[in-house]
Amino acid sequence: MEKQTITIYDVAREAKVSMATVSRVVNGNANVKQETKEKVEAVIERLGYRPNAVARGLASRRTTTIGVVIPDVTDHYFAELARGIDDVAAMYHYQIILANSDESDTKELQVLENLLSKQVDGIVFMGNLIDDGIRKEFARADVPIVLAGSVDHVSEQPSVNIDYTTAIGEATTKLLKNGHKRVAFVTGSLDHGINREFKLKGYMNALAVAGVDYDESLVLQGDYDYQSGYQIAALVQDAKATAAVVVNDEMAAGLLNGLTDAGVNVPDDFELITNNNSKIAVMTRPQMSSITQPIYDLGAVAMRMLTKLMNHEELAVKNIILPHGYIDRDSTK
Amino acid sequence: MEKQTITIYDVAREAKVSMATVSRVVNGNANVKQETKEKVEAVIERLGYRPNAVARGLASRRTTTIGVVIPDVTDHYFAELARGIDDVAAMYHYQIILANSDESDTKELQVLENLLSKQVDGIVFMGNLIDDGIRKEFARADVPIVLAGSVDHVSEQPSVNIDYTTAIGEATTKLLKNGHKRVAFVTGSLDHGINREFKLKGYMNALAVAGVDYDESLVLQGDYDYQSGYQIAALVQDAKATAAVVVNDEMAAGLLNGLTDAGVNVPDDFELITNNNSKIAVMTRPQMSSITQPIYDLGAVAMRMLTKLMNHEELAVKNIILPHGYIDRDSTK
DNA sequence: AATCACATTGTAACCGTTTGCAGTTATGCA
DNA sequence: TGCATAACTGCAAACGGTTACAATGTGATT
Repeated sequence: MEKQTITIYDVAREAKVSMATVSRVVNGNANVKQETKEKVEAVIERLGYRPNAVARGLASRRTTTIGVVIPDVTDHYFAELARGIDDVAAMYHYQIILANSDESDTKELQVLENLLSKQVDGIVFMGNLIDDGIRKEFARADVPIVLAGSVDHVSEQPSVNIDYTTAIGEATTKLLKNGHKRVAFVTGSLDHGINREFKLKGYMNALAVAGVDYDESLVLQGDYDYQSGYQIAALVQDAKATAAVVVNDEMAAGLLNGLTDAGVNVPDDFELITNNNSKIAVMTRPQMSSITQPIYDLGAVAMRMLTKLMNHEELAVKNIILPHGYIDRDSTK
Repeated sequence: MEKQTITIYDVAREAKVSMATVSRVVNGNANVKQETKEKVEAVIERLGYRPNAVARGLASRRTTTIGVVIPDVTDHYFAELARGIDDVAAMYHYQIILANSDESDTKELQVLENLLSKQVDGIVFMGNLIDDGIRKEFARADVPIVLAGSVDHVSEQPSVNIDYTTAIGEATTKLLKNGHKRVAFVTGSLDHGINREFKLKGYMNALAVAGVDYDESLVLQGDYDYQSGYQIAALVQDAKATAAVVVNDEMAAGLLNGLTDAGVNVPDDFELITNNNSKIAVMTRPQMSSITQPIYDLGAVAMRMLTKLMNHEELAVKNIILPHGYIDRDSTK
């Protein structure tokens, strides 16, 4: 037995007004007599009327839905970002369509296509790699798109990030100052622009400033997870590194444990700084020193920015850089 | 300069066919001559036509969107569940609207209301607490709803879970068999049905079987996060417990580190078993023994179940129980 | 009492598809 | 060749709202 869906017509009939008036009441339009308003509201309550957002979206051309493309919800960094996005979205009465992209070009494209066809009012895009296919889709989109925790030095999408280059540079410098000659840089794939164009640069800058030669064998690429970090422990030793800056907490935890299991004492024999200061950083023993990022805020600010864009407001700054910091724990001396 | 949205009319005109035919082509309807089909597809390609999912949703009354209510994306357990859901949803060409509920009644209700008004084709609900308000909304919904990793012994919503009672019971028994007289049960709020009605029961059953008296002071409630676990370390010692079953990896990690920091050696002085076997379980030192749950699968199966329901297929089993296991690591002897 | 501005309400044209039904054309078979 | 049947295709009515614009009602003003 299908439930009878009750529409704005039903309400209008019962309340003896036109559907236009009901629509006004539902949308909080001021031009309705108080008395009428109450009458309509009573009927709405009695009938249990619930506006159909799809019809509304078609008629008004706004869906109060925004699309969020995320590499993987299961990655704590992005989950936290997503949380920031969702919270301010909710605050502005937007709902979120969440789509995992797995950093795969084809999936990203497909996902964007889907979102756009769903007529989302805007998109927050997270991804380490932005290629021409994506850029083309961005250009084709008729809604605003902002990048969160993701950079593209080519296109000029609005974005919210921290200064990755400086952050990594500072961490590297700290290690260098501690006397290390061979500090490794443990990163995700260098195919990802954010790693190659920003983080690696920071690492190299720091080396240059310290007058240390860049040695490619000290740059180790993993794929952001614990396991790959654990495996890199061996590589790091092969490379005779005595310290490392790691771009991601999970990999850092893996590296730390891998080293420890191999009998290397952190921080006495090896110092390590991680990048995200997620809760993982305090779960390991020793706890990990870390660059601190306002991850949640990155998402929140990105979403706030998107609301402005959707509202056709001018942006004071198009590419926002949030401040980062550093917290000293027990993986450094 | 607003971009011109191009509609099915435009395609129809260009291809010199009716919009009905275009619609058929787009939807893969078989009753279209191959030649016509190709002609239309060429025009679609040329014009860059992209069907408007909102209009489609209104006309067809199906949105190919499903709602997912999640306590918190940032909680790895639920994130993993969500990933399972999203993957099979994508497989069946559904998109997901993700809504964080924070386990708050009001937010949950509001979120359900939103989803329903968006005309989602179905809902996967995750939450530790299901009260009458929620149940009423469930009943009022005209789309299928399935519970994932969430139980309600009152209503009879379709659901996918593991046998929490048995799982916790087994873990408790293992500890009891190891000679412990005072094993603590570290849980989330007992206001949450899943804890009180299922997990606690398992703990109590195991005690009963072993002939050990139930001591309320050994039941410690936290709020699922690392910090609360860390604090519980002191309480556990106050209660003179020598072992613990913990319902959540983050709390377990907190407890473990709290204990270690207090000079208690795990597993020699204290044994501990956690519940989710998430990646956190292997990040701690010692690594944690854990009940194993097919978390991803819980989500995947729930979503698969939902597709059947949305398809009006009969369910062989309404309340699915997936198998759990146990993995021995270094927090037990 | 006539007039005017403003507050309120109603009318009806979309929004972009899907889909039942009817019409048209092609095909198979006696 | 004639006709039933199948394969295509088009027409037009929904789907459930929003929103210009028109219409009406109201009290104030002169």
